[in-house]
Amino acid sequence: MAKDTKVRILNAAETLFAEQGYAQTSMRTITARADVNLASVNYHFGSKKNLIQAVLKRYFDLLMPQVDEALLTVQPRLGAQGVEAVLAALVPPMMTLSQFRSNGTEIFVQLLGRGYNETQGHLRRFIMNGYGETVGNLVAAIRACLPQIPDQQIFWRLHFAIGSFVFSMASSKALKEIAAADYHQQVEIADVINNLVPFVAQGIAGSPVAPD
Amino acid sequence: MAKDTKVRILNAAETLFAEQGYAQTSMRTITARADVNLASVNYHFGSKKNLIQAVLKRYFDLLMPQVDEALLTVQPRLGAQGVEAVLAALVPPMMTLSQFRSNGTEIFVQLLGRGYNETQGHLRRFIMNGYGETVGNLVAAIRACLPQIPDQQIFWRLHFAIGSFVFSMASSKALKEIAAADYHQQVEIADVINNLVPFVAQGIAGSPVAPD
DNA sequence: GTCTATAGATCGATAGAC
DNA sequence: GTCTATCGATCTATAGAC
Repeated sequence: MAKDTKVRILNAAETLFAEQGYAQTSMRTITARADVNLASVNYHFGSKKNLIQAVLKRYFDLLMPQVDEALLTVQPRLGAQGVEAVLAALVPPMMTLSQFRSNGTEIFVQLLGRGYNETQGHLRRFIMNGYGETVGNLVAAIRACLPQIPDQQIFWRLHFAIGSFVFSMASSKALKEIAAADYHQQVEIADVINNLVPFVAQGIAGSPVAPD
Repeated sequence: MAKDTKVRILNAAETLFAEQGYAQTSMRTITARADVNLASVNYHFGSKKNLIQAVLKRYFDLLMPQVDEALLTVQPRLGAQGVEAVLAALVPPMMTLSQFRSNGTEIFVQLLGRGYNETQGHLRRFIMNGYGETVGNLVAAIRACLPQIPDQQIFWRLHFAIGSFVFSMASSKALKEIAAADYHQQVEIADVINNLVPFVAQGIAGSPVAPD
């Protein structure tokens, strides 16, 4: 074995899952890319479902402790500036994923987007079960910036924000191609995030919506 | 035949596609739900791919002319208010889809979200080929509100906005359940959209981002 | 741990009778 | 137009030799 078979499978799987989606990626494609035997996935991971979770876990275990730490350093401020500060604090932890793996940041967010759309709630439970405390810390930090916004509306806005994030990454390949063709702009993941953070911060911090 | 077989298939297919995604929905599931014979899909539509397009076309042909008309009635205004006015003008056309079909608005947006994530650019081409003019009108209306924002940044923000929209609809079932459990709130599609429009308008109209 | 071979299921599509 | 029957391809998962 050149390198650990388990790691070779994880590396091949995460790339393919991010590019094509979970259901569209077969074990045959994964094992061919990883240059390992077809049966080894089931030997090492038990099933395709477990492999998907193992791929995600590798990233979350790296990211979430950094997020916890980063949230502690944020200077509390009210309003859109405060929200933007919280979101900006998430960027460096996200970026470290590309040190762990080439294009790691992009791959991770694409996996997130795929997971939300394909796995019918499994991903959500996986996150809340394993990393619910970190998620809670993040939500609390944002809520603290917006004492005048009702919890319900913060709830909605956070999900809209996740949508912006996840969608733009899931279709980042197409977006990059369009940006290159129409604006002759070489797009990096950092550019996307730099545009995304203020967009989302503005949306989250907007005036409360009148109740129905 | 009770009702036209073709319509029975379209009705069954759109619901299942929206709930489970295109790839995850088999022709057997569709024909069982529609209570028609398995072979009838290929007889009437030729292939599964054509069926997907036919499902989308039914909605777009209903929606897009209304969008064109609605855009003509918008009072041009600068800034976030102008953007919000443009977006608000899209809401009534979207809502008419629920007259055409029960839960039509929700189904349509879910189909959009699924399409963007699953069909690797096919949906985008389908839209731009068939309805590119309407899309162009919409983009122009928003651009006119924001003369100080570079085109590149409007491009990004519009895609973030699409992401918010599409994601929140694609996971609207889960979001509704959470909202009901945590906030004892009965959520309708209109509630989601009423929260979404100002969120997106704020994000789109924010100050320009400093160039890299 | 790694491999071959294959079981067992499901899929889209179609031929051909009615 | 509708049906049955089935082809051929593809998938995950596993049994069993090495």
